[in-house]
Amino acid sequence: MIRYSRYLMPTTKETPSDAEVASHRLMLRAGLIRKVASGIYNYLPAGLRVLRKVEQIIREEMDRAGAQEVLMPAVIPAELWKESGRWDAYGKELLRFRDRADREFCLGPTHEEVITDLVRREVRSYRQLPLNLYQIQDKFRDEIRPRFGLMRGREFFMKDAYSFDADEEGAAETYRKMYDAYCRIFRRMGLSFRAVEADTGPIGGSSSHEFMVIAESGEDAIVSCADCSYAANVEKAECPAEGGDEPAAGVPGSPRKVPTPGKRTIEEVSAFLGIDPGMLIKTLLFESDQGDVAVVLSGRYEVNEVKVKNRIGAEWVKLAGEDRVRKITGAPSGYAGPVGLAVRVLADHSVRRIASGATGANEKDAHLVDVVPGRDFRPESYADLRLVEEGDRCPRCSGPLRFSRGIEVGHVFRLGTKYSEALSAKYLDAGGKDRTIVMGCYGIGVGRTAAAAIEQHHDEDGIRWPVSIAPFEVCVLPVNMKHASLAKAAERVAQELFEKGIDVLYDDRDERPGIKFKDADLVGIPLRVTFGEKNFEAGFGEIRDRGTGATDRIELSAITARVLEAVERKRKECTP
RNA sequence: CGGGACGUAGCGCAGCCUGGUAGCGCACUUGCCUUGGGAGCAAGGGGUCGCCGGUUCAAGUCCGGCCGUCCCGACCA
Repeated sequence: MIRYSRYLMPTTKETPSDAEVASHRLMLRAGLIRKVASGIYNYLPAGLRVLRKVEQIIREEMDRAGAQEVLMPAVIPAELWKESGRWDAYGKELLRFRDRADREFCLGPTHEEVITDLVRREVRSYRQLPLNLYQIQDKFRDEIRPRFGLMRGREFFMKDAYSFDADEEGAAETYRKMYDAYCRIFRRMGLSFRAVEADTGPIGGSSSHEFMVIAESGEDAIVSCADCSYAANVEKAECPAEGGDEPAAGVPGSPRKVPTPGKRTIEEVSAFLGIDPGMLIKTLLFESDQGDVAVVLSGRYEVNEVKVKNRIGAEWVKLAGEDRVRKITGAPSGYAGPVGLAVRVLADHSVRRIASGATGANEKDAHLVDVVPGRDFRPESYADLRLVEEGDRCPRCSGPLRFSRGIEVGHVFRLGTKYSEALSAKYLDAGGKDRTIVMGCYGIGVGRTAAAAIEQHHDEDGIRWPVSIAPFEVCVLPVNMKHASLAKAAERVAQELFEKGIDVLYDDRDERPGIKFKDADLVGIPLRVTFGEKNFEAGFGEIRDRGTGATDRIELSAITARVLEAVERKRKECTP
């Protein structure tokens, strides 16, 4: 049984100045974590208890889904990453270093290479498949911008699972199992979440879903359909290919150049020319590892860089800087247009609706009007390249789309053969033929999930943990330690609860009641058993619910039993 | 990396503009008092003012460089 007087859980009344969001602030104030460096934290005893509970739930559900736990190293030799091609592709986020013999290593930000290497050495036959391995392990990613405490750390705990199947059908089945396991995991933690279609990013693969905990402070924007089950990250959300036919090439006439001195933005140009922004053909220039490209879309939409990147099959794209724009168009930015441009031109579907529009003239202080797509310029393709926006319809059922924000706590990927191909992980099928293993991978951010739970469950007094991941289920709180018989009775109840398997914190500190109450609320312990003097003399104690504030006055002889019932009830609420 | 801000006791801050004795609240230690929502009184301890350099008789304060931290953008569990 843990006694608060000897326990390192240093709560603070004041908010540390560098904490902005609720979860970060409350984790610091409740004495769960302390910062060591940007994005790098100490986990104090109570904080670690939370992480362990999150891990345990994950473990149970992974095991239930047939996965097996392993543990891989944090330090990984460069050769494996060179073999997969990611030593060069992953970028600066990969922390690299050399050992005493000058051999190159990295700290693993993810473990596709290591696991695939393991499996290719051990798996020979289709009889050994499917195989699903997971670990809960320390990851390091040298993030550009660590943020919000555990929400985006550089060193963090992640559960990462990797599945190996004989074929696509098997992989799809495994993917479904993992998806279901994730739903159970987040339900058990009392989280309100949504699985959304997502971009696969540097992990790669054919498709993926992100598990988003719905929260205002979330870093991601997501859309979901009010009428069907469609939901997606905005960077992935599809925009239907509206607006008819390939524009006709046979329209007579030609564009007219008009002076537009100092007018560069869509708003300025459309106001100046007196035309609807939707009739402007916005032209954006991108640099990428695949060369420069121009993207044209209706002036009323925003470009989606992820779609551009995927469309041209690039590792990276970025909006061209001023110098680059001048080099490509011969004009300062704000006057770019597709007519006569020497780079690849990709068009968004929205351009199809523009029978005749306006665009930059690739010349300072000038634009072109009466520009007809298909006649005056010919994009190499029409595709979905824009960002979804308010008012767009669901790409599946045309229902209304809703926007919300989310915290990405999990991400599941169908990898296909990306890594098994690169590292040649093969097996022999029943016919004795060599075949490539089909993979999937599945991540959960452990600390991030705990932080997300706080974002969803807190109030002005502190955290309101779901019982399944609370550092303690019950706090036994004698109001006055100098009252010997009261303290003794409280301790006995705490001890009984402990022996019944309850995670109990016995607040034996010689502090005034106000301090103890505030701390119990701040740390967010779901149930509090209070021993006050007047009640005690009359033969009573109290059980208070942190979530609802409901307080029950209970006879001392019945307290332990009643607390056990209350904990049992709360645990049940966390069972899917 | 670009833009913005900050760095003074464990935490939260003032002092800097206008250079001259380093301060407040909380926390901490001791004693008294108090015990149902961060009490009160009294006495204490604790700071190379992020680091380096410059200006000056004198730098927390002015100037330069560096480091660190946070916030906004591109990345991701």
